[in-house]
Amino acid sequence: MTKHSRQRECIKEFLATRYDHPTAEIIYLNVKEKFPNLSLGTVYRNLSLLTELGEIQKLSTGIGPDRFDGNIAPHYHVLCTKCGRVQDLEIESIDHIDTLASTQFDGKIEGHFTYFFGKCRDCLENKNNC
Amino acid sequence: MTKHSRQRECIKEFLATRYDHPTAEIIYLNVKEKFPNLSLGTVYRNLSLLTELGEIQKLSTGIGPDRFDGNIAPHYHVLCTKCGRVQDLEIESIDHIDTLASTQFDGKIEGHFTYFFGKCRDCLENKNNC
DNA sequence: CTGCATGCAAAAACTTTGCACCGCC
DNA sequence: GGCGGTGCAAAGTTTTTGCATGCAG
Repeated sequence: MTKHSRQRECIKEFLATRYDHPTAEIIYLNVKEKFPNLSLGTVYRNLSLLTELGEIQKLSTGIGPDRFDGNIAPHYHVLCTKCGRVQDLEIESIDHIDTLASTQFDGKIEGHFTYFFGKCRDCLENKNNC
Repeated sequence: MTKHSRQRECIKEFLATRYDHPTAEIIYLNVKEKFPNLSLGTVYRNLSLLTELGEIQKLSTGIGPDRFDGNIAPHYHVLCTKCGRVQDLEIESIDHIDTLASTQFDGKIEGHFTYFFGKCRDCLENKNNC
């Protein structure tokens, strides 16, 4: 089906090293260092493919462009409403809310996506480094 | 601060009558019937303002354009992954997840947004009317 | 009158796509 | 060599914005 591609491999590797959920643009700029001819279209195509394959996760926060997460283990995210940063959050499973939703929905609930929002430590302390 | 505007009033009234979470485009087309000179820019500006004022709610699902909800009472939404419909869901409060998140986050959690996804009744039954 | 709101159109922001060529299998 | 992947550029989609004019307070 899908062939091996050095660009795709590199995108995946890059994401594995980042914990700040970069945008397509940022991924493009970074992977371009190894593949100077890389095009943004290729980045989008591969991010889309990898997301479908479940090898990475797409985060649509509704604020700015989509972000991507190389970590597909179950975890949540917190958006800082001041600086826009997206941070990982490890909490115990809240999948019971799907069961709760199922009882009130006439159809089939398959899952949920949840983003917490608030202020990150740096913004609370008025550091401008975020 | 903000002046009264007939267009804004009409947008708000229109949203109050709809339970299908229309997009800016759909709102535009409908309100245009009463204000033939209405422009899409005005719709976007007012939707943005009303959202800031907390008089309506913006839904960013990450699939297609943003949608808007005139109902600001606490409730949740279910996205049908087949037809794209967004339906209301009344469940008991799950705000306890904010407390849970707070214990693991170095910063301040102010809230969350959660979208459930699955298949709506019509899609499960293969009706094409959605 | 003064200034926010509007209409219009252009532009910005983000993402997808067509096509010719390239390189994996 | 056939077919999927890439680079490039154009186009698509959604949203924002500049500016002259209009209307509310």
